[in-house]
Amino acid sequence: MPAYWLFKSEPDSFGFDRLEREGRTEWSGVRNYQARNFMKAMRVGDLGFFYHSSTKEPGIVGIARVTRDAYPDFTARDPKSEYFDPKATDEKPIWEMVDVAFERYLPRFVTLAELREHASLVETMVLLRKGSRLSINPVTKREWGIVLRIAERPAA
DNA sequence: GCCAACGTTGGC
DNA sequence: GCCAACGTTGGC
Repeated sequence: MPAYWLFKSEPDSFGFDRLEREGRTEWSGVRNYQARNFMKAMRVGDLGFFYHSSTKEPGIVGIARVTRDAYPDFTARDPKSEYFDPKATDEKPIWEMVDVAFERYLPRFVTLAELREHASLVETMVLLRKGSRLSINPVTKREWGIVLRIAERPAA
């Protein structure tokens, strides 16, 4: 039984089109404990919405699939990386990452504003919580289905 | 560019 | 352990 997630990414640094081109990527650079813990809970086969943030029209563009369980994020041990963390060691890597693969585009882009129009999502979806800044969010099966149904309808 | 919300740091 | 200061995220 796969679990559902949401991955935030800035399209200017790593957009969904790039994941499609490259097929798969390492989700490194997460430096938030809550987000890290969500990645530790991920299992191969889990699915996640791919969300574009910090852009003109934020929203969900597609679906990615987890292809590798969490393992130490080596960028934390690389002094040349912008994600270098001097506190990370081989024994205690602190930060972890998963691998994700391109799964498919949604039938159409679903904007953040449109998600907010659905009371049933606003009530529960972590992404829509006031002040939510988590780069990795859990998504319930119910929320997953609602978003898919929205994406299958023509834009309002 | 503004700013609210949040997480982290560090002095005490 | 408290909490003010600071840095970051991310929508608008």
